[in-house]
Amino acid sequence: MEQISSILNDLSIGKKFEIRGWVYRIRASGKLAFIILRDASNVIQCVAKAENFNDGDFKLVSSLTIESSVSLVGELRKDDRAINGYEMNITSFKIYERNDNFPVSKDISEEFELDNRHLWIRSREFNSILKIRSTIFKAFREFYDKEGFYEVQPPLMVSTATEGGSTLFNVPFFGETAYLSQSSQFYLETFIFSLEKVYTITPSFRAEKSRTWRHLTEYWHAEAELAWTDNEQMMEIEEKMLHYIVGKVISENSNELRILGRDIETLKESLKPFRRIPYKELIDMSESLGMPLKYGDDLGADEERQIMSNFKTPIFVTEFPATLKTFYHRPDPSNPEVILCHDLLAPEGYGEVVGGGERIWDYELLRKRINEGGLKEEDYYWYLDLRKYGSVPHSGFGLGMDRVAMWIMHLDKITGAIAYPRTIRRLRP
RNA sequence: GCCGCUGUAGCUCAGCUGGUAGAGCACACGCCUGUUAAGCGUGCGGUCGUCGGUUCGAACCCGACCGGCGGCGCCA
Repeated sequence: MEQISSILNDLSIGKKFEIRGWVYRIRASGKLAFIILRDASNVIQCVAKAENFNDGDFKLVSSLTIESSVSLVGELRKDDRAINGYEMNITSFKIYERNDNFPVSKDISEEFELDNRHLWIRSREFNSILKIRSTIFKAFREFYDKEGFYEVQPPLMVSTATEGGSTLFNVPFFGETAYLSQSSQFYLETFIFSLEKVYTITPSFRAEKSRTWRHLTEYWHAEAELAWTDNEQMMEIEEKMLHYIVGKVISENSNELRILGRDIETLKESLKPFRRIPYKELIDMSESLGMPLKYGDDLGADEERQIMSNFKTPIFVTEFPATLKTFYHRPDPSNPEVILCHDLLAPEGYGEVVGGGERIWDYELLRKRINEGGLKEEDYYWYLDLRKYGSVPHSGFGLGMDRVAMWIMHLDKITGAIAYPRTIRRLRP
C-alpha cells in the first residue's frame, strides 16, 4: 500500500502499486474510465481499460461515484495528459463503499459549504488549509521548545474575567457559575514564578456578538509569558517566532500555498525585519497612509486595514496611550500617559494578530488600576499575590492562531482558516 | 447592539406588469478507447423558508416570524 505522493516520480515508472483513497473525479466512456483518486497526500489519474476486466467488473469500476472509497492496483506510467503527469493503469480494484450522491459538488454557496464542512474539508483546498495550519501549530511549539520555554496547561473553566467588560460564557458549575476562559494570561503569569519562560496554546472563548471577517467565538489562542523581560525584548522574541513560522510554512507547504493561490514572494516579505512605530508617530503618519487619525483614536478594523495596505511586512505599534489599554499594562515610568506595550499588525490589510507588553509588577499600582477599572480586588486576590511574593518585571503576549493562519494563507475571512468555526450564528457541524 | 442583503429541485440559479414550475450540475439508464469541471440522448427530482392577509387567482403584493450571508462596534 503506497501514498500517492510517494509514487509520483520517475523511479516508480513501470512498477505495480496498490493505492487506496477516495474518488475525486471520474470520467467514463464506453471502453475507458478515468478515475482521479485522492488520498491525504495528493491526487493521481488512474485509467481502467475494458480489455483488462470482465464486463461486470468494468461496469462496476467505470460507474463509481464521487467520494466512493476504493483501493486500486495497477502499473504506473508517465503521461503528460494526466494531472500531475503520471497515470496508473488499473488491473484490479476493491470497492469499500460506493456513494449514491455526494452532496458537495462544483457549485456550492458559502452557506452550503459551512453547513457541510464535515464533507468540504476533503476538498483539495481545505486539505491544503489543514496542512498549513498543522505546520503553523507545529512551528510555534518547535520555536518555543528551542528557546527553552515550558508548555503549560492553564484551566479553561475560570471564575473571573481577564479583561473587564468582555462578555463571558457562563457554565453551570455545581451550584456556582463558571466562565469559559477568554485568555490564559493571568494563569501564565503565575507559572513564570516557577518556570520563568512559559507558553500555551488553548481555545479562548468570547461571547461578544461579533459579526466580522476576523472574529471567532472560539479561537485558538497562543500565549507566552516571560520573567525578567521588557517590552523591547518581548518584541524581539515575537519577531523571531513569526519569522520561524512563516519560514517553516514556505519551506514545507509551497505546494499547498500554490493550490490556495497564495503569492509566495509577497509572503517572503514577512521574513524581513518588522518596523517598530510608536502610536504617536503612527498618528503623525496617518494622513500620508490614507487614514487621518488624531491622538487618542483607537485603531479599528477600517483603520488597521487601510494602514496595513501600505505595508508588506508586519509592524509593531508601540506606546499606546493608557486610555486605550486595559488595567494590567505597565505604564512607562518616565511618562505614565503611555503604556509599555505593542500590537503586531499583519500586512496586506490583515491588521492585529498579536497584543502584548509589560505587566504591572508593583503591588500598589496594580491595586490602584483594579479599583480604577471598577473591578473587585477579592476576585483578583491570586493575581495580586504574585506582586506580593517575589514580584519581578515580566512581559507576555497573546496571538490569534486563526488570524495568523488567515494572513499566511491570504484568506478573505477567518471562518476559512479553521475547520469548524464557531461564530454567533454557527454551532454546527 | 447597530446597518444592509437573502431564502424556488440534493447543489447553483432563472422565473417579466399576479394566470397554476424552468435550466445547468449531481444521480440513474443508454452511446462513445484519451478524458481534464469530458460530450450527446433519456429519466428521476419541488407543501417556491413558515404562518397569516389582499385577490377570482400569489413563487411574485402586504405583515409577522424563522434561517442564512455581508459590514461596523468590541478584540486576538
